[in-house]
Amino acid sequence: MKNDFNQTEAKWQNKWKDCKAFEASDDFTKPKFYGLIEFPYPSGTGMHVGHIKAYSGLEAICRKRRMQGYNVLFPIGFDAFGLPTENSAIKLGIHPRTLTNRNIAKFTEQLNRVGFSFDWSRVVDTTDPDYYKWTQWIFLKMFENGLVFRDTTLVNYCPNCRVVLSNEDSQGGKCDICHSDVIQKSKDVWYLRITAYADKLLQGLDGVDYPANIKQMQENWIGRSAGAFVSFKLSVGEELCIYTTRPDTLFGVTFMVMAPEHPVIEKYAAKIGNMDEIRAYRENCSKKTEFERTQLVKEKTGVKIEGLIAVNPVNGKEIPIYISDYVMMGYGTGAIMAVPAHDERDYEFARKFGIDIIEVIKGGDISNQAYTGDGEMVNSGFLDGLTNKKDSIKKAISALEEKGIGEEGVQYKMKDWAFNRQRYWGEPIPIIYCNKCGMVPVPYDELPLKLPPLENFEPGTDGESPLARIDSFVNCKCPKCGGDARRETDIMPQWAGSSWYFLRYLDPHNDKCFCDTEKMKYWMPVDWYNGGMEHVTRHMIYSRFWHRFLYDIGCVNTPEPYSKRTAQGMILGSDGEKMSKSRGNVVDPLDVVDLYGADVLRTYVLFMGDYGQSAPWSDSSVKGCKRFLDRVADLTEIVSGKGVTPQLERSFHKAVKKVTDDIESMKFNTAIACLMSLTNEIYSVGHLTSDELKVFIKLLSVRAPYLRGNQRAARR
RNA sequence: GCGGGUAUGGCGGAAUCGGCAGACGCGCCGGAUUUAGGAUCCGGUGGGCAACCGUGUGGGUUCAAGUCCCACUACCCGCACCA
Repeated sequence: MKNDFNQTEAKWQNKWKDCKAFEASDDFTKPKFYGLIEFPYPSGTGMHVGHIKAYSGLEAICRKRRMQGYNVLFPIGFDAFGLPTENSAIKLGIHPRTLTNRNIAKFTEQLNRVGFSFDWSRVVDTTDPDYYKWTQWIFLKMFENGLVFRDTTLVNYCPNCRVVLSNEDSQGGKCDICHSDVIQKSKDVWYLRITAYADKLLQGLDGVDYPANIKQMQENWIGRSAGAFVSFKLSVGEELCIYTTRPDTLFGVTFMVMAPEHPVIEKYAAKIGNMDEIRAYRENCSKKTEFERTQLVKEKTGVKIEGLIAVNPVNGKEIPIYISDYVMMGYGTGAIMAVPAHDERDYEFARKFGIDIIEVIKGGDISNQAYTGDGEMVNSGFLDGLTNKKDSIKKAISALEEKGIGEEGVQYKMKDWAFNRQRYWGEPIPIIYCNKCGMVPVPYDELPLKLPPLENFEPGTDGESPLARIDSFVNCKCPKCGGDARRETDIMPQWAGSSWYFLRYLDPHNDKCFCDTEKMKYWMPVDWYNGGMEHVTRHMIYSRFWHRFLYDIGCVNTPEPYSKRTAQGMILGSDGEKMSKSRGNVVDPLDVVDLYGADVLRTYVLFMGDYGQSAPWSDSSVKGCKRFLDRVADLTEIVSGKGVTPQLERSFHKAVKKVTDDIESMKFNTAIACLMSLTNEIYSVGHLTSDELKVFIKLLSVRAPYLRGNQRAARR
């Protein structure tokens, strides 16, 4: 009986399929449970053990909810657009469509073999025109609502992949896809105005059940700071606006700093005495990689702008202006007021360039270092004597607003979402350029704007999408005036399709709208979303943004998409290192299925340690789980009419409670340990009734579903 | 630098409220079975001959601390010249 698991598995897979065991019904009278896992990217290498762990956790919860009588939706789909597929299609010399279909087929087969109880009647594929029609539709809705704009700015650019990357896609200065160094390049870019939703995304965190660290990471990523904008008059007549979180230290300002790329500099080039030096410095900065700028360069550098002087608006003092790369063009206004006495960076800069340091907050020793703590205000006119930071900031802001030289303001670290990619395998951006009418959206009834067939889809060397080479795609008529026009040829980024997929699952075949309202009213929000930590500041932020936008325009009924989020820990290689091909420590989950069966694989990934922590793979521990499941299968041999001892009965009751509770808190490891102990105890007693065996199998079945089927078969 | 986390046998990890530290599994040791190996089953397994000592380090609170408080160390993750 022990080695026929492959047959048993196939048999139950067919049985589950035939009786549609896992299809959710749209019976709105039942209590619902919407369990969501991050749909996979169907790569050519197939499933990773990490997928198994991620899905097995929520799978156990969904199976439990079904037993509890819920109408459970546990869907699956494929997030299939993107560079990895496109790059490997180029390498293999086949079309990304062909490759995607092949990969999806492979994943589907693998997922079925592992026995996940997904509702296969609702599969979505982000590359299906019937799906991306609605991705484009949402984009156009955003366009309509002023959340899409074009701008020429410095952007993250990957020279290797030849694409513009968003901030989220270039964390740590590395390309998220190929990990090469990202450079800064001035480009014309499509943006989604996600910063307009920064406050809503922050506030939304109050009402959802996410672990504290995930909330914190999102808060840090959004990076809200409160302060003030203040205008400084320049000697050339113009006003220079800066952002500061400490307007109360205005009397301590002894110089100003602008980012090297600040437009004011070129504007007054004629009046600046040392433009050559300034341009040379700027040139130098743009060559530095992110790594050099943030890690290596401890020492401050900069150039004084000769012939440009600012006036401190509160005391009329004339102060010099410098450019330095410690001020970023992309944050605040690209210029700062420097208060060396109370800011470490300004202090360092002032020391190096011999600039005055004026104390305005008592409590430190500014001859030694900047003092950033609290204290009594001094040398500060109307602020003198205040001792509380909050009070002094408040008073400073009201004074600035009264005099009309500044106002309260808020800044975010989060930047707008750079949304176009110069490649092929993605959703075409549905915009048309007309000489007369400007940017015109593709009419809704012409969606989906299909990706045209293409022989050679290699990226262009000129920073243009391969789509730009297809005249029949590019040339079109303006929907407004009917004149000759050109299509946008860039595509959307990888994250577009996944920003709303959980809605499409509710109504995957609807061709009238992206999802029926009544269905959303019943199913949303997602009750439990499990996934990886790597998506916390990418997919999670993006999809919350899209969903909140859809809420604001009345298209969905909940402001937040996910009411509860959990994250599984990584599975490391048996050497304790991250699994990677180059280290040769990758475990193929299907090898485990072949060798021991799917139940063993699923039991092991949940037993190997704390679900939320990373843990190394161990082949011999897998065998331990195999032994355990074999021993459970053999329990049938000791079933008799004789009841168990009172003590064992108590253990059964305890196990029911423990397993029930532990699944809820994702402590699968202790739930399984408890069942192992119970197994040992049953064997030492030596017999049990078939009713008791049923209880045992039920407790186990959320993790090892085939076994349950096997036991049922054994009884027939 | 800022934010978050972790630290318990040879290994992964238990310990729900401050109450017998090390559940469960792996590994290892011994035994049974076997021509042998593998597989399986049974028993043992924190350290120390012992008194005793043991949850990263140093203090503290308590009848009682892995758990609470203070100070530190190491490692991991995220952000990072964010004004």
